[in-house]
Amino acid sequence: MAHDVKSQLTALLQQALASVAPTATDTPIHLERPRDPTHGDFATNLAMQLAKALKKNPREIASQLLAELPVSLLVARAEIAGAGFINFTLDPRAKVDVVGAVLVDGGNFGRSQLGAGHKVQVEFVSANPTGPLHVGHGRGAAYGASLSSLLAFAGWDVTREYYVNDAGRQMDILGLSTWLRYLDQHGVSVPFPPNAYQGGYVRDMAQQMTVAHAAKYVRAAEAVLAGTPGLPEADRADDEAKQQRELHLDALIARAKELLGPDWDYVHQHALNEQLADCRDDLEQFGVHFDVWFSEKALYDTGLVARCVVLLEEKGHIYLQNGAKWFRSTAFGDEKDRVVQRENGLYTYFASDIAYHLNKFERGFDKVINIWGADHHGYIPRVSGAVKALDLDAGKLQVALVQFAVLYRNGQKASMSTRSGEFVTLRELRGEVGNDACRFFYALRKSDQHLDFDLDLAKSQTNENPVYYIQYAHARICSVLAQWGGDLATLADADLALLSNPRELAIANKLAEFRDVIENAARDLAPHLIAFYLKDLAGEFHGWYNAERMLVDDAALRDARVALAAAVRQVIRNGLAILGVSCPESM
RNA sequence: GCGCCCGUAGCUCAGUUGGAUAGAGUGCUACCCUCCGAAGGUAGAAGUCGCACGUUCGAAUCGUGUCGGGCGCGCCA
Repeated sequence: MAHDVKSQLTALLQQALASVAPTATDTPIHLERPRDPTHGDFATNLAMQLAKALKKNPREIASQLLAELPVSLLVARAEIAGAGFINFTLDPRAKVDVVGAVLVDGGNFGRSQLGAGHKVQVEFVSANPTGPLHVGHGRGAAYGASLSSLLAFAGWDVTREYYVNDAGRQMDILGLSTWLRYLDQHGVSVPFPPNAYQGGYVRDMAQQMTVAHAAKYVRAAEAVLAGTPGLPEADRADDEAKQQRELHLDALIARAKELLGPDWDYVHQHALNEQLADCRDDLEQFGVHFDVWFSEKALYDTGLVARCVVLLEEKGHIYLQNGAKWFRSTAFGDEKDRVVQRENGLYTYFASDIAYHLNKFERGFDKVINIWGADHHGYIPRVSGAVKALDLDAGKLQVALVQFAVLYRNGQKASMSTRSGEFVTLRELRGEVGNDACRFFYALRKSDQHLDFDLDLAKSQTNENPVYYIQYAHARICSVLAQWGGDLATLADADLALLSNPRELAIANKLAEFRDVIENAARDLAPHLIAFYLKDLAGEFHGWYNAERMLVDDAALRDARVALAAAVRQVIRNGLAILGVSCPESM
């Protein structure tokens, strides 16, 4: 473990601590990398933390710690600075050792055992399959996929899951919308409700129905409209008109089910299958893969939803009011109680979500991460409340909120309403800016931060686009290695001690930091840290590249520098792989 | 009205679980290829970390209040 400098330093400090402050040996030892290089390679505030317990001046404690610090070849210099920091300057030899470690570990460099093989489920996207994914879903997809890769790299056993809302009213509306377009294509004129799905893809699905089954599902307009309340004037936006539109829509759905009978299932299923396939295809192309596509409908079919409500009843968390069954979520921190079964006997979405979470826990995950749009934050207390009510460990449940991505085109906000059909789809976005820039742009923001996605900027192939900066470093290194022409395996024998100028040592430090970045990012569910790290690393490399020549005549020095470059390339690859961004060898 | 998130350089954003003189990109200014890829580099200007108290050796970070922005408060999903 000669390469793990940080833990060795920690061990040294532990020994010093034991003799200086035997009563406070449990003081956490915090080593940080100072941003100011004159402060050395590592610094600890241990002395300051001990000041209170020992009732002594921090600088005095620091000097005692230094006196008791075991001698080590790693440390070139250890000194007291500022209010009581202990700054460590590493022996250059110890710094550059990491280069060898990177080359030996390859794609595994930076891999951590933080997760210790524990099972974690990451559920993300989970968009209603009622239309194409838009740029907001794209962000959740990019975040979830990067986070999953990150957790896997940090030692977790990750299951990536998409929850398919195939059981609700929205799916009925989609089926109805498709059917109405189909009728229209067969000359049956039923006014298309403004609150049905307007997108062109609905007409496409209707067309497919005709191709496959001709006029099999045609019914008369009078029959379709029989008993429906009708639509209010199109320009009315008052509550009454809105309500009437909803009632009309529900009545049409009821008519459709009645008139089509078993054929309704076909229409419904056809629309679902098409949208889900489209969604899956879109995500696959985006480099976002799922291990499980979990059906909400299955929760009903297997009786788990009903079982869940019974379970809550048995535990005394359900009461009846106005004919509906209410879950007493206020007993678990929610601001009001919630209905799980309506007066009409139908379960609410919340009920199936409780069942879904019960199912998640029954599958034995050590951690369950839900990635939700930030607009769902008010939903957290009731879900975690339900988890607690079922006597499950709510501490295993973690909800990561993703703020909206607002797309700007020509400096103007682009609309994202699915119903109106004016949204910008993820597919369009990918087509315009490319998958790499798309994934990276999404990853470049903390997930809970609003994201202004500047389409024009992401599209620009020139210089402003940060993803190219990193890929360019990678391509440059590939080019150098090609010109060097040697066998990469021989680099392990390079005399790394020849790497001695400040830029080279700084890069070595940066490479060593990758492990910390992985662990911190995994702990905070923050893959964006990797994007920022890679930008820094690429920056240091570019600076070095411009200042020094790698392919020099001195073979030993040349090999050492090529080894460093190869190590940088490896870490860029490992990092970009987590972010789902490709590493072209030339661009 | 109540709850959650966010206010850091002109703009877009980081900030290593409370550390040292607050950073990067972009934009602006001035430079650097006869040389491994200029999609690059070097240097400069740019800040009351929204505001006010408080906690302590020490606050952009923690607490309270306040102003500003976003989102959520259904027998919808």
